[in-house]
Amino acid sequence: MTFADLGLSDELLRAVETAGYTEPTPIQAQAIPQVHMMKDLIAVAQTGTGKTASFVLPMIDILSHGRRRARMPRSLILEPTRELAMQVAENFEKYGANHDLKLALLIGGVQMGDQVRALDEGVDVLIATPGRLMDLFERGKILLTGCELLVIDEADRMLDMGFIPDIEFICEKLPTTRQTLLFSATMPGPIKKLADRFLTSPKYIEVARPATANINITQFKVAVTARKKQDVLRSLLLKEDVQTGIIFANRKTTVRDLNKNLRRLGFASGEIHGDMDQASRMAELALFKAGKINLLVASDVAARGLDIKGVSHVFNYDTPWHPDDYIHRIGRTGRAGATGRAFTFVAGEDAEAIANVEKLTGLKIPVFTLDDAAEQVETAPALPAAPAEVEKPAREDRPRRSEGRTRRGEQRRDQPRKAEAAAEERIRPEPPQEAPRAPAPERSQRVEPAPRRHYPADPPSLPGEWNGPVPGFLGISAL
DNA sequence: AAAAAAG
Repeated sequence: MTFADLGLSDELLRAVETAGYTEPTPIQAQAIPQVHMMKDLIAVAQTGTGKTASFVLPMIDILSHGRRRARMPRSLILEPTRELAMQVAENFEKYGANHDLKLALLIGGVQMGDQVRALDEGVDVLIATPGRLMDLFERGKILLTGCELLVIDEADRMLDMGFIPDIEFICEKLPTTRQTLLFSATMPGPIKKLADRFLTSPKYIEVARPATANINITQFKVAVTARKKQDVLRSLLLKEDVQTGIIFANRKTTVRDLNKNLRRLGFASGEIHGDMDQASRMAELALFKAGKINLLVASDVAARGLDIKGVSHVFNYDTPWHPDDYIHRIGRTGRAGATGRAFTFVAGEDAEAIANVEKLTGLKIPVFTLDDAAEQVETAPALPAAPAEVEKPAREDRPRRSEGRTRRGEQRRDQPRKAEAAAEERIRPEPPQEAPRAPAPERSQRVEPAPRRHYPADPPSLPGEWNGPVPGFLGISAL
């Protein structure tokens, strides 16, 4: 199976090839022909499965016929967060390189002027978060009567965020003879109802949850007390030789405080959460993608869908309350065939949350103890997929420091070095008496076989194969 | 419980 088998145009195939992809993922293979035939579609799939390209590619072909008109966008894609909307826009630009298509990105937190001007000139595709779309609609800047293709992405997340009334409102403004695509990771009742009401005899496709089955991610849990979290994190960051890591916390205040402390300790870290203005959100993300900072402290705004190449580690500074968020968070690493390591801090009150995570993933997460930090790294539990007797986790899988990467590597090492000395002195073995014992390390077992995804090895972002100066973090594709 | 989204 190749992209050429899916009925895509030659221009599009060229763009796909330029991007370095040859083989469609399962969802692409199923969805693209259906969308191409202008049929409705319900796809149960998450980001990381190649979902975005499964609608962006055929949409480009569909939109290549016809003309745009002022204030009457020809298609609309709804996204739950601003960053996801930006990412879809980048995909459109990448794959639409050989087409004359205009898009407008309608998200909050930025000036409306450019968005209004783009609408006035006419666009083929509108990529929007609901709030700003509604705002502009109410100001009379958009007519949706010419919009014949609607994509509702991450529908279940939209539901969580209370966007369903807005989506219903928008659906009613679109012509009834239109094509509607609905993507959702799960299918709770209200989403089924939404689909019944606004889709016409849709094809239903479902692909496996990716992160639960992603054997590229080595997972650990770490027993901590609330007041030792910072020390444990600092120690782990140094011992793990973290190249690029995202640290998730449950609260925005925690994100802020933690980033401040990491910076004070000399780490090259940044932060992203919803209380920051959009310019700062974008700036921090850009710094991270460019490798100017190698740690990003984040709220769940960054948990889903964000595709940042080369993230070697994910730390859950807090166990997420909702098990789905665990899957999303750790899915920021181990992407595109690379390996990744995910550590989840479990304090006493997180017992139930982590149990729910293990139930959901069907995986007993091995315990990683830091009683003797120096030793523990060497005797950490094995890869979840391997028998428990294996001595070393797959550290060899991770990139070796090569001369080529020193430019950035050195920058990063210098700063934490001070912290390292301090850490050696102060953090030393933490007698675990008051630390809650996490459940005993059990033989980890995988419950379902991991379906292999097909990723091109072409872009120079796979750790271990890269010898040049700084790995590019700019690739955004969710193919 | 928190976070996300309009200003």
